[in-house]
Amino acid sequence: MSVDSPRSRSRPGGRSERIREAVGAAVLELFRERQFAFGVADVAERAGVHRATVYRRWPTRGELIAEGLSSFFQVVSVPDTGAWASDVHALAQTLAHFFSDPVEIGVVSSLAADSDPRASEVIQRHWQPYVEAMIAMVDRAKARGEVEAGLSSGRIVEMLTAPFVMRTALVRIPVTDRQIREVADLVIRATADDRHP
Amino acid sequence: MSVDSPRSRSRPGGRSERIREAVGAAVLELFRERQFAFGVADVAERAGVHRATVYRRWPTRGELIAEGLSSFFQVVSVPDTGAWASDVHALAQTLAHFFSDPVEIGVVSSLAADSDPRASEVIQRHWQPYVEAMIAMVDRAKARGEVEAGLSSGRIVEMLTAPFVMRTALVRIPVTDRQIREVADLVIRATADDRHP
DNA sequence: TCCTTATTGCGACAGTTGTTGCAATAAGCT
DNA sequence: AGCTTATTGCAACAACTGTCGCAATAAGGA
Repeated sequence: MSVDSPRSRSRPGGRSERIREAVGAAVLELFRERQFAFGVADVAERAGVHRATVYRRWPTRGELIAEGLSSFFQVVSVPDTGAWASDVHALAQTLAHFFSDPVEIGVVSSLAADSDPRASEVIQRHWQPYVEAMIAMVDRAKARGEVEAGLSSGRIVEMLTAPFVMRTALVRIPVTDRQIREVADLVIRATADDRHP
Repeated sequence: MSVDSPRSRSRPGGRSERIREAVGAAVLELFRERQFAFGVADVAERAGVHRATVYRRWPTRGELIAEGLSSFFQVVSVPDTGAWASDVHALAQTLAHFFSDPVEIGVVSSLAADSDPRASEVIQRHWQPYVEAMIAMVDRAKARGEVEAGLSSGRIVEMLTAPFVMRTALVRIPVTDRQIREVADLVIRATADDRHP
């Protein structure tokens, strides 16, 4: 062992990068086509890469899924209409579609059954930007006095998202437009600032 | 083929029944001990039965899990205090514990990742009695005029359960007592009948 | 261009999963 | 008790999964 850490030179050159992208794309394609009924072997074949390569670079299933997600950003335009009620209705609609996406369902389902505790971190990282944007939306409404300031923004966001996650990934009964409206209305009622009716 | 359906006599006698129970118990034990990191082979070994027997009698994973669940009923005393607010707070507490049970988490996670569409039916059947009792609780409050009658009881129940399911089975961050209270308070605010303040 | 070495492909391996044919067992009936 | 046959155990099987050593390849620098 030499003193100055001999730190092996990384080599993120052309081929490795090409493989990264091919594998990530393969994961996404498979989620779309087969929901979550596929294995590492399928990913390797689809990417035109040897199984061993996939296992070496993505030791856990979570890392492999995360790789797929890294090039997958749904356009989640968190609304900012200036009014809490219309924001919530628009967001509920958006969320219902977001969680109906085969990739999203596949990711959620796969990671839910992953015994590796780090699997849940993958989901959290993936959702983080969306969650932050939604919390910001709640906070804007608080600033406008439309939402009672003492309520937990995190809990409000959970109350709006969790029902859709549960329905699409677990119960697997499609949500109707009416139900989307009902959820939004309940959230609006829950958050209304009593002093500004 | 004879004309009068020769309908093979069923034979639910001693041994078959004993095996049924042993396998069901094994499934529950394994959910408790290893959450959801176990396979059919483990179940068979634990039950003292040959793998092939398990595969023959419970062709799908869903049926196997359902067998375990058949002898597993958590005591979910849906509250009936006579007041909506205290009912909701008590129920939220109960639900948080209910979904923290290793068996419940294991079942949810396992079935979420099952590609067999009938897997979701297993969960629905398992939860049905609890859901019905909770809906009845909401309806009692409606009858008392504490909850706006026009609101969907099903949606209210989802709003109360979904956050806990998502947290325990997916995000895997334990819920704090404070968060339980926050969820309950939001549900109460959401459902309050305007005409009876 | 040539050299060093990180990374990939290849093939082999043990372990696991789900299936099947056949013989042994025991349930249900007379 | 004895007979019939549904059900189980057993063993072998192909398919799949994850790992490893080694040779081939190509990235990054001289």
